[in-house]
Amino acid sequence: MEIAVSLRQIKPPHETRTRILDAAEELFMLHGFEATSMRQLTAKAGVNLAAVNYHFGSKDALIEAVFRRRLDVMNAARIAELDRLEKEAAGRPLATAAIIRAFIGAGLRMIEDARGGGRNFIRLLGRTYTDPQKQIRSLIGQLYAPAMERFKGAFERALPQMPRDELVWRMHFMFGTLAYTLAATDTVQLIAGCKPEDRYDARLLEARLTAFLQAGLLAPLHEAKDVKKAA
Amino acid sequence: MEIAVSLRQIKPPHETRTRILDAAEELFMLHGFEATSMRQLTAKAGVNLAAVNYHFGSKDALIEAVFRRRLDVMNAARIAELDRLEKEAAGRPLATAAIIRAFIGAGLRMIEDARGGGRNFIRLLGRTYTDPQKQIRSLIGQLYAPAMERFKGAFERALPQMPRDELVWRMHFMFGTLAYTLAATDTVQLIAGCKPEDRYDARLLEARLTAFLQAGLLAPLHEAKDVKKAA
DNA sequence: CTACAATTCAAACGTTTGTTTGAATGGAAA
DNA sequence: TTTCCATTCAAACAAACGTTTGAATTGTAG
Repeated sequence: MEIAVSLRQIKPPHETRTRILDAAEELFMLHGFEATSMRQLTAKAGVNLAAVNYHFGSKDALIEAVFRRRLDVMNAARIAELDRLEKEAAGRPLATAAIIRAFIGAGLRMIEDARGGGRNFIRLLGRTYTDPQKQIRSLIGQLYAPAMERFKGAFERALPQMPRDELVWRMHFMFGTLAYTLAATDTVQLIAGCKPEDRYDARLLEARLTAFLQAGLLAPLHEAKDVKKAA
Repeated sequence: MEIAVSLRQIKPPHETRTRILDAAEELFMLHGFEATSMRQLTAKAGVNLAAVNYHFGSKDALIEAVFRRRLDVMNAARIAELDRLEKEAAGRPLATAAIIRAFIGAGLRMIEDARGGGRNFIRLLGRTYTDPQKQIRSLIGQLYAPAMERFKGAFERALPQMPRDELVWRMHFMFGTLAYTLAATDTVQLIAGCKPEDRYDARLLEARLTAFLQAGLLAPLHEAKDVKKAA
């Protein structure tokens, strides 16, 4: 691809679209949806102001396109990795750590991709899980649904003894940890003393995250006595 | 207070300010900062459009005031609880679960306060940790700093064998889990199958969160062999 | 070359934004 | 009552917003 596009531009199949998506990804990450104006977005992309409405229809449709572009392939990679693991296991239950790694690996690999814009996207994504706009949240939920169902099933098979509602909550906690960690890396650092060079070492981060999440997922069931009484 | 202010309003010391802060808290939670206009905000508060600029100076200053009003007392409560625990322990090291509960308790108690607006604030807060505006993030960080230092010290004393950088990361993970859980409750639910009635049972949620976080915090240290080689 | 459709462009559209202004209003002190 | 300061109010401000328009430009097929 890079070889072909040298000196002479042979064909820009969707160049304007791509430039807009890239610029949107970065500016949405930097300033948020509302605070990013079409004028600064199109200026950054080097396209005309009207190009967004021509190619995407509206600003909201552009936001949707930004997420669709990356999220589909990311979750497809997660599912593919899970498929691979289960094939390899040949019927035997998977290790929980392997399932966890299959889930968080896709995000960590993207955050290493600083040049391709993957890092921008991951940070944007982590923040958008709690976006005020219900429309955006439901889009994210919809794009995640297949992968979530798939991983829920995998965890259920790996942890048959765990109550279903407890598993759902622990998946929720795991998801939150991942989302916050990826979104807040290099943004807010509430706890001082973190060596900055560790920040983007995805390998080290993966090891740390996996250890934490696995322990949390496998935590002993909490005492439910007084809780049940209170409820 | 409620008894005195019946039938005849004796004195509204900062009524307008309070009404604005309450309306801002709710609308910022519902729609975000940018998407909340001064007109809908002042309309909801039942005050004149110019009142915000008169009492707070600007919209940004109002945002800051919204956080200062709640965050200071919340973190003071956290520190007070930790003081109480340490006094009670009389020199002996604290249980990690107790420290965790001292930290998450304040947030959980606020989310039970649906009438007083505490729930609105907690959700708003959880989202704002990853706010695009650097100015807002650094305000949050500044308001959190004293409590964070305090709890970091408590964890260090409780876990003297844990490497400092590992502890910092695990505190980061714990903080992320709490932030996401509180912010995303009743908003996005990526994992289906959660019984909605459990949503606001703060007792049950506290038990679940504590079990998960404690296990994560005390997780066995990850294998650092291949990681060190890669770095 | 001509003709056609896709795309780009500058300009303007009507709203809405946060903020400011100066007069009106209110309650407490002199 | 008169004075005074704090607050409230309706109105207007300039600036920026997302979107639309119709003409200019481009690349391609007949």
